[in-house]
Amino acid sequence: MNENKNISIKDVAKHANVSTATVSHVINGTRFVSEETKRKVHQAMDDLNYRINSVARSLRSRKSHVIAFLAPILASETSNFFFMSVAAGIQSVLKQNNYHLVLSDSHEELEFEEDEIRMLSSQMIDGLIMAPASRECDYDQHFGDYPVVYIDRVPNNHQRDSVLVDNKTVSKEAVQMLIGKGHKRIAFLSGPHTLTTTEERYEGYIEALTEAGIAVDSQLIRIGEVTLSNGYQLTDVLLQHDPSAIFVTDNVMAMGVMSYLQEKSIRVPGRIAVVAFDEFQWTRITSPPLTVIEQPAFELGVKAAEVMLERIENANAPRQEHRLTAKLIVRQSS
Amino acid sequence: MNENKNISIKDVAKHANVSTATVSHVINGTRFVSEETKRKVHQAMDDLNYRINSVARSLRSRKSHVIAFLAPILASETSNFFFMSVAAGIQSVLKQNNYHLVLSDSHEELEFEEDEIRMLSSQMIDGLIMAPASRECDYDQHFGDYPVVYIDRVPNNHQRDSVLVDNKTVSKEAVQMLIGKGHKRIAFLSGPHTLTTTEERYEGYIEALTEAGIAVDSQLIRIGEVTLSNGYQLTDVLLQHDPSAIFVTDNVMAMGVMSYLQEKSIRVPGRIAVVAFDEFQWTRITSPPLTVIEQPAFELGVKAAEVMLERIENANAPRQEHRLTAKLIVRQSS
DNA sequence: TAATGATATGTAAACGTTTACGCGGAATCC
DNA sequence: GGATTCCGCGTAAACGTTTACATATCATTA
Repeated sequence: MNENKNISIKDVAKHANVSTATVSHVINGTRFVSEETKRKVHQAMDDLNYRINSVARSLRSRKSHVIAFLAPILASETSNFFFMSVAAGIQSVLKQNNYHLVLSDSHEELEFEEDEIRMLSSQMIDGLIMAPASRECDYDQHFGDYPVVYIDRVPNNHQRDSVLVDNKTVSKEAVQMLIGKGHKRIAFLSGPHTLTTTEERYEGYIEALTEAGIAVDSQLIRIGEVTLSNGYQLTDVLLQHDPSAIFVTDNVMAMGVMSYLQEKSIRVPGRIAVVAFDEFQWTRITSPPLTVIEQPAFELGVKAAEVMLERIENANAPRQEHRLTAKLIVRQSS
Repeated sequence: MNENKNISIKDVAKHANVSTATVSHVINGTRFVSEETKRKVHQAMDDLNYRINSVARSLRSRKSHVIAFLAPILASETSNFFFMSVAAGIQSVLKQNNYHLVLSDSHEELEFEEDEIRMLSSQMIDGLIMAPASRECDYDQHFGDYPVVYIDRVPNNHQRDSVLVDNKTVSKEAVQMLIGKGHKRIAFLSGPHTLTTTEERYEGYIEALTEAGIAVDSQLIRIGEVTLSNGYQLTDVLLQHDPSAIFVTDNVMAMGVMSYLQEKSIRVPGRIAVVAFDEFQWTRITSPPLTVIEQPAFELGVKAAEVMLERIENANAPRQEHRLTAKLIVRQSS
């Protein structure tokens, strides 16, 4: 039971009286080996408690079977919620295909992100799925020669595969629902437009208003840092311009909104209606429960992983862009 | 600009008119190299856009500078909240020490967990920080020869380093606080006792009661699956036994509790007081805001990473067990 | 001036796999 | 019965680093 020295394929070969090639082929099923020999090899592997060294394997085969997922997973509670679901989706399909997932965090900051990409590029990964921290980034020179799939958001003029949510359509739908209930002064509260998602949601909002013949009031549109306290403050500001509904495109800001309304005992939806983004468990226990847009986070991950595997199979296939549809869940807050 | 062939240390050496040894030593600073030569090497690396192949490096040096974190991060919203904070803590110290973090998910299931360990063991990691899915597990034979640090929970008879929360003390404190406010019938709601954390919280609850001379009523103690809906149902059951307060040791079950109380319009804390575990943003926007026990999740990660690095430095240092203290945050629900 | 030491660098063998070749023997063919 | 095919497996060269050992140059010393 000497654990210091790792037993290698050579030891197994010797113990089974075969060549290293045979052992390797038994392990990988890459060429025919007689049943008898297979048995001997497996016996030897068991006897010696052999475990393959995947580092050596990667070095030689130039494949790691590892896909990296780079996203702002640790940045805040919101994003970690969302992106963890995405990760779960990715994981589920990778696992089936014998790939592994490594999670990497960008902190939603460009500098961090670049660091991580640099690190990943030397780490030998077979592919990278990422949600860029800003639309204004261009990492093409930093990427290694693995495929990249953008998820949830994309950089401005990218040439890669992407898997996104149909933000515009669902946002439009949500605002139209509010309009249908008679709301005319609908506020829009979001984070900075450096993310394509935010931009798209904004477009949906605008389009719904203009199609309904409602003038856009810039006083009712507020952009700010994505935090609870900022949501709180901006709600205070917004209320000075007399909205009858608020459409918040971010989950954590929505907490700020709710916290303000609750603290000031402002009736929801009587005095003001609220529609937010992202379906998490807590949105059901606010009073009243929140009307939200549920993003298909898990499915987003599944799709991205599938696209990635296809891309690995065929490097020259035409570029894909997928749009998954989100779902409006109407509860009592609207 | 031919990207197909990766440029290696040999190419750099040739381009700079030095040996591969020199290039390697320049990269790692492992022996003296004259300024002039250093300059040439750096020049060559820049010219060729050289990126080190860390797989080859790992193979040769038998060090990967990668620490794995295995926990139920994707299992549910609760745990992903908590363990992501832990991960952030780990990450922060690893980053400073030039180590990398890979996140691995156990789904809170033993089978999954074993799979992941098997995979990690062949993946060449320098250490493993893990939160075991159950106290009744023994992976010692599956582990490779890297150090293991248990975090948040431990298996029954382990011999490793561990970094834990002082669950018992803080739980006792919480229950004592309730007792101090006159509560005598305090319910205990938790997940199954297969986790040491749950067990410890239970002990704190019991000790607080007995020290105060309050008889333990088994009808007021409910164990169940850790879900919102189960929290909801068990609250219904508990209320038939007339408690004046509920101590919920799990965050997602707490949502179930709150959702029930809210739906039935039961006054909190007037009719019933609630104390829950884990401080997340949403606990501030329930009505009323929740009294919770805040676990030092980030600090837990920091400590675990520090312990890991020490252990890597010195394999024979005495075993460490750390207990970090949690904090009771009293809000309106109690 | 020969020996010594210090200084700066080079040579080549590992690390544990995968895989392009090749080879011996049995079976098949004409 | 010689040529051909097929079957099952072995040999050894990579993959890109790190690192023990060796070496060449030069200044210093006796």
